Amino acid sequence: MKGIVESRGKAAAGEVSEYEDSSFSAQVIAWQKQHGRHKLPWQNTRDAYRVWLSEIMLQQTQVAAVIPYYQRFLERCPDVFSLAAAPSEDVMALWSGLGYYTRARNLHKCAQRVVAEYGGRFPEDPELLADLPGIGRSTAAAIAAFSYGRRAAILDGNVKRVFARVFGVDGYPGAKPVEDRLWLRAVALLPPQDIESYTQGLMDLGATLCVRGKPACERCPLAGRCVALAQDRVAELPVSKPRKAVPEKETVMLVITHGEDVLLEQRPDSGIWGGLLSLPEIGVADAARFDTAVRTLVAPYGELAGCRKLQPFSHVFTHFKLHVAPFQVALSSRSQAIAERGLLWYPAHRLADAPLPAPVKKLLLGVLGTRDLLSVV
DNA sequence: TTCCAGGCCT
DNA sequence: AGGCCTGGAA
Repeated sequence: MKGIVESRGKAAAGEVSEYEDSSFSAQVIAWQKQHGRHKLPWQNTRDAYRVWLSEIMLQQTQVAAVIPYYQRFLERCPDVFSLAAAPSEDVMALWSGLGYYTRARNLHKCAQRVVAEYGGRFPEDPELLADLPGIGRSTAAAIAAFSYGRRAAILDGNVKRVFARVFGVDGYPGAKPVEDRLWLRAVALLPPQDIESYTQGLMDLGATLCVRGKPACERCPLAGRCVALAQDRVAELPVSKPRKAVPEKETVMLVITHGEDVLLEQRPDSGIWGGLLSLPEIGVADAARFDTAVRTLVAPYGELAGCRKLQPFSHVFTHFKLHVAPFQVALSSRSQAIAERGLLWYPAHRLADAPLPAPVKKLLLGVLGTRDLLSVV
């Protein structure tokens, strides 16, 4: 019973209380009015067409790069009707240089749908906006807020960064669960009015003060409540995208010896360790039937005298990690006909100068150092 | 020179 | 989850 009460109490303190935290939005709004950007070409208008056009251009593209494109675009296509009627080549030409050309194709399609389905007037409902091509949840909210004063939450990269720092949000903001929680915050923090200033304020904070590197915390209106700043974790938040787990592969390498010689294999020119000599390998699938695999491999080359497991090791490449399970196999006799498989007997005393991959050479020299290499196990 | 962020879509 | 494409950072 007590546990339930406590956990509910915790949740309320951590999340729900912010629903009533009007000071957050108030601080953002006050800062925006005094220090935010007010003179951008797409501001000071409620023309949904202009707002929409600017928001699409501003996806993945910085303000400075967008401005000349925005103005040129508006000269050629001053309204949604002219854009809808324009040839695609013209639209693409106007977009040329901005990148992410799917945006331009979606822009054109969207204009045509707004004309066909809404008589040329962008809908006010963020959910309807988000159904249009190229408009996701965040862009829909921005358009609805700036064009119609609708109380809708944005969550773009800038806002994620601000939230991650102010509230000390751990975890990569692009990850589903983290992003879901950020959306909850974004909605809960929405002010009752002044949605335009608030929305623009969040964008401007992220773009001008709460930037990725070297944020200007001394000028930030949220510094007094910023968890990252208080904990000196501004540089660590938001958590950067986790490197995709390096694929891992495993193999079994055989150190096959006879007398003073080791059996080496010429590797193909392409692929890992291309063109080098290395040890013969068998797949890990064969490890279950290890004895059989070894005998099958070795039989053509001589009599099996002994076998033992060596110290496993791993090697990290740029694109994967290789786990190697080496085994030593000693032969009491050997045949000569081995060249057809790219195999060759190599004198142990020349291994130090052999064209071997570093980890393989290390393995062989290590085994050699024990003097066990040359003895029958 | 390489690495990474960024909103939407498939 | 990965591709799109570029500018800015490392």
